[in-house]
Amino acid sequence: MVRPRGRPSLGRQRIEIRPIEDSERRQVTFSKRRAGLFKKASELSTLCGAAVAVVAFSKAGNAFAFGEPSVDAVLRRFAPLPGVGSSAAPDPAAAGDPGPEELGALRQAAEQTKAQVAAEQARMHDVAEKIARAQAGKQFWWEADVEALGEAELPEFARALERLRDSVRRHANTLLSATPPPQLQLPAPELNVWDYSL
Amino acid sequence: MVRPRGRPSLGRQRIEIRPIEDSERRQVTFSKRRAGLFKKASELSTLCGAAVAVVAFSKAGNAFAFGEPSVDAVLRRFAPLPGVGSSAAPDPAAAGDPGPEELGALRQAAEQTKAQVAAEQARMHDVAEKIARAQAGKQFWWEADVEALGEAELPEFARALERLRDSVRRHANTLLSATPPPQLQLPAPELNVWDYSL
DNA sequence: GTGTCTATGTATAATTA
DNA sequence: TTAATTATACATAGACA
Repeated sequence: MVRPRGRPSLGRQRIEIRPIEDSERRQVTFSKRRAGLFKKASELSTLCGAAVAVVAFSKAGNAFAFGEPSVDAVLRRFAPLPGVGSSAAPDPAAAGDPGPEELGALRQAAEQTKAQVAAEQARMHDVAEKIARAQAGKQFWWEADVEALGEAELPEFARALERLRDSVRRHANTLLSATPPPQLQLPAPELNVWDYSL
Repeated sequence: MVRPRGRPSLGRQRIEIRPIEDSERRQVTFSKRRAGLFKKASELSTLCGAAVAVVAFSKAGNAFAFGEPSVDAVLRRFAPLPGVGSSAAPDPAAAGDPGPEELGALRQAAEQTKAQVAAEQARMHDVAEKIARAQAGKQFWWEADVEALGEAELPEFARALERLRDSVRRHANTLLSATPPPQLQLPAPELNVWDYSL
C-alpha cells in the first residue's frame, strides 16, 4: 500500500525494551528519556512531598543527576551506611564478564562457598524453627524481628550470620577483579539538575 | 453482563503539579508514581545500557530504591563527587565542646538510624527477587545458593547479613546485660564489604 | 548534543470490585 | 488495603533542523 503523501510523521512507534544497538538512536533515546525520568522524579517530589534522587550514567560514562531537595541531601541519608558514599572505596562495579581463564578459580571459590554455606546450614539447623518464627509474616528474611529471638539462639545466629557474610565476601572478592576507569567531570551546579558529562 | 450505559469513569483527569494535601490521595499517588518512575529508570537502563539509581523517601519517611546493576554500584561511582558521601555535612560544632545539646544530637542520631534502616530495607528490595531466585526451593534463606548470585547483588547480600548481625548483637547485649543501653553508636564499619583488597 | 513536530504508545486520576 | 477498569493526559519514536 502506498501511504498517502502529506503525513509528516508516522508518530510514535512502539519499541521493545531491549538494548538499542544503534549508538546514535541510543544517545537520542537516552537524552529524551533521561529528561522524562527527571521530570517524573520532580513531579513525584512536588506532588507527594518526597525526597528523591536520581543518578544516571550513560553508556559513554557521562553522569547526570537530579535531586530534590538536592542530590546530596538525599544520598547522605544513604551515605552513613557502610560502604556507600565512601570515596575511599574502589569501583568494582560494572565489571565485564569474567575471562575464561578465571572460570576455574571462580568455580573453585564457588565450591568452597557452597561448602561453607552447607556447613553453616547444618549448624543453623537446630535454631531454624525459632528464627523462622521470628520471620513469620515478613516477606523477606532480613525483615525478621530480631527482638523475637531469645538469648539462647541469638549468639549462634549472630555467629552464623558473620560466617555467612565472610563467605559471601570471599566469594565476591573472587568474582571481582578488574577495575574499569571511572570518568567524571566536575559539577556545574545550576539547579538541582547536574550534568557531569563533557 | 451488560454494562449500564454511561461512563464508568471519567478517565484520567488533569492535575496540577503541586503538593497534594489529602494524605490518602497523596499516598496512592506516591505509590503509583514511584512504580512508574522505577519502571522508567529500568527501561532507560535496558534501552541505553545506562547505570541508573533512584532513591525516594516518602513524606512518612519510608525509603524506596531502584538500581541497575545495583543501587550501591551506581552510588559508588557518584561518591567521589565533592559533598556526597563521607562526612561532607556542615560540622561547625566539631571543634567546640558539646553542651546539653547532646540530647538533641542523640535524638537526631536516632532519627538518622531510623532513616538508615528504612533505606537499607528499600535497597534490599531491589535485589530481593534475585536473592529469592537463588533461594528457590530452599526452605530457609541461609540455604541460598551463593554461587547463583551475581556480582551486583553479592555486596548487598553481604551487607544485609552484616546489618542483621549487628542488630542481633545489639539485641543480645541488651538481653545479656541489664545495664542501660550502651551509647547509640552508629557507624562501626570495621571491615568494609567494598574493600576488595582482602 | 538540543529543539520542534506529528501521531501514537503509555502512564495514571478517578472510580469501583 | 491492594487490585482492576476506563478514559484521558502525557511521554516519546521518528524525522528533520
